[in-house]
Amino acid sequence: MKTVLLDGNSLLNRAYYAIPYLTDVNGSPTNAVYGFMTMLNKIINDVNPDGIAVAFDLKAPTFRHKVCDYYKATRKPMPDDLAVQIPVLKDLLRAMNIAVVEFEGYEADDIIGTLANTSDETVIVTGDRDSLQLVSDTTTVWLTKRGITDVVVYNKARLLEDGLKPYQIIELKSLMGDSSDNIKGVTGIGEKTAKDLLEKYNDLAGVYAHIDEIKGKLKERLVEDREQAEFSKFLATIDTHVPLDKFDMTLKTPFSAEAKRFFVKLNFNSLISRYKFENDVQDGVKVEKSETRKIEVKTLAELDNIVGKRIAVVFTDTSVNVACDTRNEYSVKIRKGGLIDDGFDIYEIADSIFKDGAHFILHDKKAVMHKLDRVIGKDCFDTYIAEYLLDANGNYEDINKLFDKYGADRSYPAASLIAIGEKQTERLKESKLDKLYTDVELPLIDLLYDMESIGVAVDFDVLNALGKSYREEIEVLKDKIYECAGTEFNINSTKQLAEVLFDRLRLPHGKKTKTGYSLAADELEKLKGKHEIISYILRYRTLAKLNGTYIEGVRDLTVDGRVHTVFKQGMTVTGRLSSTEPNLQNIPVRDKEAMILRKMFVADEGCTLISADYSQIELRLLAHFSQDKELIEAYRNGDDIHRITAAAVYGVTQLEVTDEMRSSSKAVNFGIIYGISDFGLAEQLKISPKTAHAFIEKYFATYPTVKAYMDNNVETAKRNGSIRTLFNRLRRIPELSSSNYNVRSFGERAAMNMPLQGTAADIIKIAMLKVDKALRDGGYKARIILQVHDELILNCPDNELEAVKKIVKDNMENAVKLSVPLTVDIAEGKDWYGVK
DNA sequence: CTGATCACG
DNA sequence: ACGTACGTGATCAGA
Repeated sequence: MKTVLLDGNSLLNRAYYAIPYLTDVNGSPTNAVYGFMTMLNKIINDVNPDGIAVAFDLKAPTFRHKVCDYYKATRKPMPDDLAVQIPVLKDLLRAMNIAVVEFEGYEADDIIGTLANTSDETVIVTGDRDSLQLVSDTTTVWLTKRGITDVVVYNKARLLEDGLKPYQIIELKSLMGDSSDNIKGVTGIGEKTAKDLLEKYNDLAGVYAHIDEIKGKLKERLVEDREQAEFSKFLATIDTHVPLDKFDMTLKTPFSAEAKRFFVKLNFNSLISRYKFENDVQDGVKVEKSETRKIEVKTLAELDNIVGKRIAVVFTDTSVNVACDTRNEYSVKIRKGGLIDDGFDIYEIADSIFKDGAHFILHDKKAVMHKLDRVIGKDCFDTYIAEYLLDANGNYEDINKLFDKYGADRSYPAASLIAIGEKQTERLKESKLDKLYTDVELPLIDLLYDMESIGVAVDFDVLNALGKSYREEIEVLKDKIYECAGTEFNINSTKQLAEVLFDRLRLPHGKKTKTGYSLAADELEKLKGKHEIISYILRYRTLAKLNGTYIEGVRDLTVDGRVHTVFKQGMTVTGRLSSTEPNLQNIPVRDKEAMILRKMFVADEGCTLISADYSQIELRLLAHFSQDKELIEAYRNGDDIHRITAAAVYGVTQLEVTDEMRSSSKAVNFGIIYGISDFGLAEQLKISPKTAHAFIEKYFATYPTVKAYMDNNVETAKRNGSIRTLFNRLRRIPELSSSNYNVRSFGERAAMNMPLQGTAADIIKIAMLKVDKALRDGGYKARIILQVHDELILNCPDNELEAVKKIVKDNMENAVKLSVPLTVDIAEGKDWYGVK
């Protein structure tokens, strides 16, 4: 049995001063409780105790106060905003089923002392040095240092290093006194003298037994204050016989769902992930085993007969599960290896289930459609996409994650999905996400399915020719690099490369990473003049990247001459899509030479690729949200925004703006979107943080509304623990309540960026739906095939080209109405490179 | 399975 | 005093 005993008042006090001001959703202070819970988490993780108890002082006078009118009389009163947190902490601990122990007339110390030697091993956690007297063979004291998670562990050995035995802590205090408790000790004796005396005479009694050996002033004072010293000893001695009733201090983890809700109420979002909680049944949708019948479906006719207002369908590896309510779960086996008796073909099963007019509940409808290679009617509910809107921070592509979150029973997947779908429908409405779900995300599923199904044609002649030239140059570079290094090694290994550059070639090193010195391109760039190997390595890196990722990677994923990327609709926290297998959202374009890779993505026979991209959509949104008159005016006039900014910030006319001034201002404009910082901008522009700081100050002085808008984003996000886009998409930012400056700052930047990046994501999704509808309504064969965040790529039959270009541009530009116009640049070409 | 690197908006 | 730009995915090394 291993027990942890915490001094509630002492630790809460430490936490209060260590953690900056924090509040819960109602504005009540929570910093001390937050700090306490941070410590508690560390302690539970480090000690892994069987039992735990938190002792508290009570307001009522203790036996010490009763015999001593000046005991602790010099203590400053507790600040109000700390005092109010004591009951909160106690309630929270009780919700966590952690024993809260208090006893009238005694201090927390005494309670801890009483409990200390009752189990095999005891760890006392406190900020009070007095507790060191409790150290024994089985008891250690963890003394908190200044912060909240730093502790010094005192066992007997550690104490002896300080020259003291545990009981001598009391003797020491009775000699030297303690100003914080207002214990007087012997006048004129400090720590040094007290320790010397104890070393010679062991304890107070020993000192007075040999009082005649002590000379001069010291002896006089000892004699004079003898009574006071002995009384001090009485006051300093922890009473280990508090008449406590028996109670259960077993640590019960995971903590209750009630405790989790308490954490949510207190806005302790970042702590929730660190503690283990039971599934929140109240918030969940437990489907009781006894309530659900599992029915094995033996014939397809039986499947045909399953009808209901809504039908949940879940595919597992071995079966298809169907439910219309939470009482009956039908399960049909999938045929494996062609054995007739062993179930049915999934396409046959699907034909029996997916009939027109029914409302289906699916998890990841797009994946289901790909699996079955068929379109499923529009009237669906997708639990994956619903959960994405409710909790963009989690990824619920894996249905089991969803079941766990809702406390649902995995063995009844379809019945569980019915219950989860109901709960999500309620929650979407409560969170005002229902419109975004119904009008945007849900119809987008079908459009993305089409885009993925169509895919993009790949020209293998181009791919192979580029691959060949890359590989040839890589071979030449390899030889040159080995020659420079004087040895053969794996150039791709940062570890081996570091050895060559820093040890063998003795080149100077710059920035550090977690594992060593950085060898990233911008660091190597600085070494370019120092050794010819550097430029070979940089070139090698570039080509290895292009060949590995874009040539080999794309080649492996090409089927029948086409790649079919998968757009992840529930991956990003901001509402953007992401693209995988292959990622077609990061095909080179910034580098002129690498851009040639785009030649391998081509339009279909008789077709042309159209590219349509929003011009500066996020900066336009900044103008819209901040309502800055100058920015709005500039966009309405179609002015060059970076030039306008440069003119305003540098205080010159637009004509006087140099290229350099414009490009710095462009970097600032981008930085603003990311939640600018001195260091970030300095890094980007390769200027000093000080210059960067001045730049930012000047920018905000020029555009005070932008500053106000950003500040307001942070404030709103801190108040709610989350922030929304123009179309209500929600992102929770638990980092905002972190006590760690860096983590919190990250949260603040994320809060500034989300409404811009997220609204842009909303807008292009709306535009995609409009464009797609317009093309279908107009009977055009042109289709959107790719989306790259602010850009759509379409494959368009040549004879539709002019009409489709207009449809795309109009629908994108008019997707939403803002205070500034949205403009779209259109280009076309036979391959992606030629799109200009 | 994580970290470093580098491709994109 | 702290130590960074926001959002992604693929590849490679090396535990």
